[in-house]
Amino acid sequence: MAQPLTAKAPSKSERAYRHIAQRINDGRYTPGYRLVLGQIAQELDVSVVPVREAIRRLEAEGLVTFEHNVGAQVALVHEGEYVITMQTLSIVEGAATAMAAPHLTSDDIARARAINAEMIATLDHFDPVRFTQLNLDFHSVLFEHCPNPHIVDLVHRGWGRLKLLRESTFSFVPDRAKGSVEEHEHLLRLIEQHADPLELELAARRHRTTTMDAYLASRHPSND
Amino acid sequence: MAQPLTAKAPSKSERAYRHIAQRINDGRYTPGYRLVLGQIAQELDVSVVPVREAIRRLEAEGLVTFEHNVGAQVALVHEGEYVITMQTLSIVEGAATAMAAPHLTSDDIARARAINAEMIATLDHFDPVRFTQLNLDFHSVLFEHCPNPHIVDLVHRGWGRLKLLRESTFSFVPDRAKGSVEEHEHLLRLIEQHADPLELELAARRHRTTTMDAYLASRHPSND
DNA sequence: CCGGGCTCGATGATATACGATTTCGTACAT
DNA sequence: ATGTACGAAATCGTATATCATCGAGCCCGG
Repeated sequence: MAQPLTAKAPSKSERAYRHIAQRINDGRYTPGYRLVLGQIAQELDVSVVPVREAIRRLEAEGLVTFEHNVGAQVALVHEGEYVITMQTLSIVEGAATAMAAPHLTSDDIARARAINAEMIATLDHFDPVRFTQLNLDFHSVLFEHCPNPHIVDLVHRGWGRLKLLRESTFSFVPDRAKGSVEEHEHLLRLIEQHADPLELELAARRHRTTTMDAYLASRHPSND
Repeated sequence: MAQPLTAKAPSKSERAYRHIAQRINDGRYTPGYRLVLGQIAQELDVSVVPVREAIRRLEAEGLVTFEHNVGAQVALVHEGEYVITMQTLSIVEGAATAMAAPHLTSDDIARARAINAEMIATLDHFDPVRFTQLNLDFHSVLFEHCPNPHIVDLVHRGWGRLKLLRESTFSFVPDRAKGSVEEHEHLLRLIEQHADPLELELAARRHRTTTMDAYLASRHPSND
């Protein structure tokens, strides 16, 4: 038998992938950061080939952009990108939430409610980063049980893109936090009373677009 | 200045990608076909490195599956996969269609109607493959103008997966064709009269799930 | 006669090497 | 002073080479 401890044999490309993805997530590689193959290869003590593959994978997921003969950089999320991503996420996450609802146990709902309670508790001394993390946790409980793995994957990708934003949305619109947690409770109620799936889907979708609109309004206070 | 005619300099990986993707689409590589790096590299007269990259790209798109240290093969679409893909497609294509509607010109609608007319014309001597192609053309007119490129991309991927099926859905349920073209006309009407986007979205979504249900019913004639 | 372990061939994974392309600095001319 | 052209350094793209791993068949023992 193979060594139980060293059992894992993650390929180099896999290691490279995790390495880069992690640094993008925790913000060490900020949007626009240039990913130089040789440099990363050295850091990991591997050759450029696995690194290259890892980067192409990240490209496919939309976390980095790539230009022929020029190289890769962490994807920039300008406002247009943000809107598009949120739009897409509202659709797929709405669908995922609705599809997952019948598979949620009362235990899951209790867990979600606990997370939401924690979010409420933080409203006093508001911490956008922590709030956003809890927000993801909350929604994860709701959509992870979606029986369609493609859709779950799409939701993950959407959230991954959003993580690129150094500042969470709630940094710009802290006032939105209160409405958000209320809508969370509303979603839970809908799930508990086995509401019409379409109603739940649209509620979840609206929940996201509302956050997006709040953000946009805060950036363009012009006319309304 | 560079040669204007030979201006294009598609990288080898790009060539490899197109090469493989094309063969998957036209059915020369059928699901389950093993994609051997060295073999394809020889065919294209390149080394294995670009081929490898191309295959990983196809993997990210879901056209091929890949196993570490074993290799790649064209993705198998068993029934479960088919259902999941159609479900996902119904959601994203529905959204794309609704979002694209306001951007359609009367010219676009005329073109779509012409395609649908052609579909109707083929109903007599029914050709499932041709019908499916026209079906894609029709829907392409409706969703390509969707302003959200992510969503358009998701729709493309969904259709790409479906193309893996050697037999089109309509091979199994030719009777569905008639209902399908009627629903097409219904969709066009909704667009023309600027119907509520949600109504259009749900109609487009239903259009697809109905086809899927017809397929499932034909395969499991058991209970209904 | 069957089953388990071992060896070998095929193939994938990674490293190294080299040529191609881009980018950026610098010097020169206007 | 500014713009342009040239050139060097950095980086990418791909080929070739080597190592690792998997799967299949063979050999041997029960």
